[in-house]
Amino acid sequence: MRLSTKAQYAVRAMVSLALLYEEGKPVSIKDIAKKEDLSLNYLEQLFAMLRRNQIVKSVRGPGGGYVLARDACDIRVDEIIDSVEETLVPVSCMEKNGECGCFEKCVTRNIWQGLGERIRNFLASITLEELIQEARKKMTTHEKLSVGKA
Amino acid sequence: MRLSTKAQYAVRAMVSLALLYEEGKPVSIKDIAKKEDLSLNYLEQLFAMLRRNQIVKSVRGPGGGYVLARDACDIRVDEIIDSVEETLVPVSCMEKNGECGCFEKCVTRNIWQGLGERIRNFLASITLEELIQEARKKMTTHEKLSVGKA
DNA sequence: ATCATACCTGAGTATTTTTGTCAATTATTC
DNA sequence: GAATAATTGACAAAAATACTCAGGTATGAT
Ligand code: FES
Ligand code: FES
Repeated sequence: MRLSTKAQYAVRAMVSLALLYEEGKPVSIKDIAKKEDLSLNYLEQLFAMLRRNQIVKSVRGPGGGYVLARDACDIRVDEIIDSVEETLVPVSCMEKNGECGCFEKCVTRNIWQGLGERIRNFLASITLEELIQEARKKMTTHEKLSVGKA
Repeated sequence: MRLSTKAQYAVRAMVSLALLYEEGKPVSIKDIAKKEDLSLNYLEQLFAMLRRNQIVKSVRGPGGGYVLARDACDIRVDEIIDSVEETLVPVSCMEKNGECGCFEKCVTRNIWQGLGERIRNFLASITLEELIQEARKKMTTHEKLSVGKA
């Protein structure tokens, strides 16, 4: 029941993107890679997927980069995770063409179904906007502390 | 976010064990393997772990097998999954000696923490007893249907 | 135009985790 | 003591994950 690092990266990267963004200026993937210390090439893949799923928009050429495709308050965490192809259902039989080994009347499927729904609902209840707010809050507290020290 | 088949097997096997059990007679792992169509050797490993975690008790020798270590209503699903070493926390930093790649103030950890708690709480809210009840219910309906056909 | 920038693509590899097998042993009953 | 069934630890196959690489293409600035 571990979230793939891919999904973790995607969420972190989205927060970074939102934080680095300044009106009108796309954020280059290189900056995000630097900030989050992730492989540039790998991040490119993730953003390609995020783009295909209309989470971000790309701007090519010099000065280009990525921009949120929608308002941050309209981007849910579960959407981000879906985009990078991380499944949120705990067993394969709950997906198209998927099957578990259990034949006959499966006794456990109900549990996994319930579990999957909780996971989905929880992650769908959180928006990128909320993450950004939290990040900003942490940053300012941190800055205050630094100032206090100096 | 998929549950390992190991964990799925463990839960299914526990239900099987409880269903096959008749007063005083331990259930051999071979019977469970047959019923669930799982590898005998692999199941052995799982039951070794379940035994170490006091979920089942073993009886050696001919006529031996496994027995629930406690009342079915006192065995929670999350305990079964814990026993076979499937983690229920979504990111590694939430475990002893575990670390994610994220340094500084991590913005996303709160989400994963919340997610982990939901997963844990949900699986802890279900007991083996409930699964057995459900299984029996399904069996009787199924038998009724068979009788109806004949 | 051409050059630097930065996105875009798909194939390929390396690593880790998961899943499962095997052989040999120990305890118990008949 | 022979058959049964759990017990152990090492090993191997397979799958999923994580990452790299080598090219491309669009765009803006000089
Ligand atoms: S059929 Fe998928 S869990 Fe049983
Ligand atoms: S430190 Fe574990 S998620 Fe950020």
